[in-house]
Amino acid sequence: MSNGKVREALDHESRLQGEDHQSIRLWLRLLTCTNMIEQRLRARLREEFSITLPRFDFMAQLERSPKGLTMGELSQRMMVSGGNVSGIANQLVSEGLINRTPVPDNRRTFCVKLTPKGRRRFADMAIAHEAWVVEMMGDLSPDEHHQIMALLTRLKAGVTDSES
Amino acid sequence: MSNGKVREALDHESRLQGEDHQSIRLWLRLLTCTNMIEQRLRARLREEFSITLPRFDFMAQLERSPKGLTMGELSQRMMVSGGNVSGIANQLVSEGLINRTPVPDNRRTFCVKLTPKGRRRFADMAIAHEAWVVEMMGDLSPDEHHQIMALLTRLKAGVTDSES
DNA sequence: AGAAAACATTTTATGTTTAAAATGTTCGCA
DNA sequence: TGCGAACATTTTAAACATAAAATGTTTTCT
Repeated sequence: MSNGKVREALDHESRLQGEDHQSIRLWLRLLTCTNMIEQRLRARLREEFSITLPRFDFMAQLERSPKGLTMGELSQRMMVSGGNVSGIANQLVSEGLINRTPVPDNRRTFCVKLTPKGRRRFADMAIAHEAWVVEMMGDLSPDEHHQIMALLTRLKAGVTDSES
Repeated sequence: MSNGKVREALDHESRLQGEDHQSIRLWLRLLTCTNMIEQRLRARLREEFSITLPRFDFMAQLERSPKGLTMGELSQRMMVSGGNVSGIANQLVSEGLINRTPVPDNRRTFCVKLTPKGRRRFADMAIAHEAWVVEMMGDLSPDEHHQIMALLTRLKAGVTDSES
């Protein structure tokens, strides 16, 4: 092992033993907050409505786009893999909450929409869901709300830019 | 359907059609940022080191606690179920990256530690991982770093408090 | 000491998520 | 026209995650 390599190894050691880089701390804090909220929502949706979070998110996307979405659009917006939305869609179809209709001029895609039953079901869940989120964010003042939103917007833009 | 129920249904409708509550927006923005970063890290760890994010996180926890951790502590810190860490630990043991040693005065628990090989492997990954995170956070000034960290601390505390 | 409660972990069954391969469709272009 | 590339989706296999039951250990209480 060369002297250079030894020095490099020691640098790594000191970095790891010293306090973590500020960015790592911020990332871990971000991850912790998100996981805490996500797990809380997941548990409550299961307890009160016997639905999973991914299925709820799927329906939420459709509610926001009444004209319907393709599987690819859903995959992008939910930021999950294509195979994933395919599986979720199958379940929701079998429960009668959504339908997949072929698009006349492009037989590769489907247009996915909420059924009337799905819209009713989602409306009930959305009320409760919003209340849970508001409760968890309740300690933040409107001003803090605004600040953190602005900072996350900057963060999101930076992450997008750093795309290789 | 009573008049009360009709009015209630209309209120829900208007809420859903109007703009989402500020808290929901904040939650979705938080989720988006976290997912973007998480997926980027997951892909790079797989490309460059052929490791999954859960396994990396597992090793990271051990690196931070050189004296070792029990399975229960790992479960808590990673915020996943016990059965889960059990499975991940089995894989890391079979790769020779960690070991599970019995504790003399409590035969219910194991002390899990990184092996020398595991420490070397993790050190390499940690350098790259930190660089990726720093790059993604690069647009935020030190001042913004500090602000968002403080706000997330407040958020985390609020979520913890709202526990039923 | 002995029974019962609490604890730490693993096992089992089920379900979710991902990456990659497979299938079928559309578009561009010689 | 017909070939090949790009596209949208589904299928498949492996990893991951959870809850609940099972196993073995420690503590507590009488």
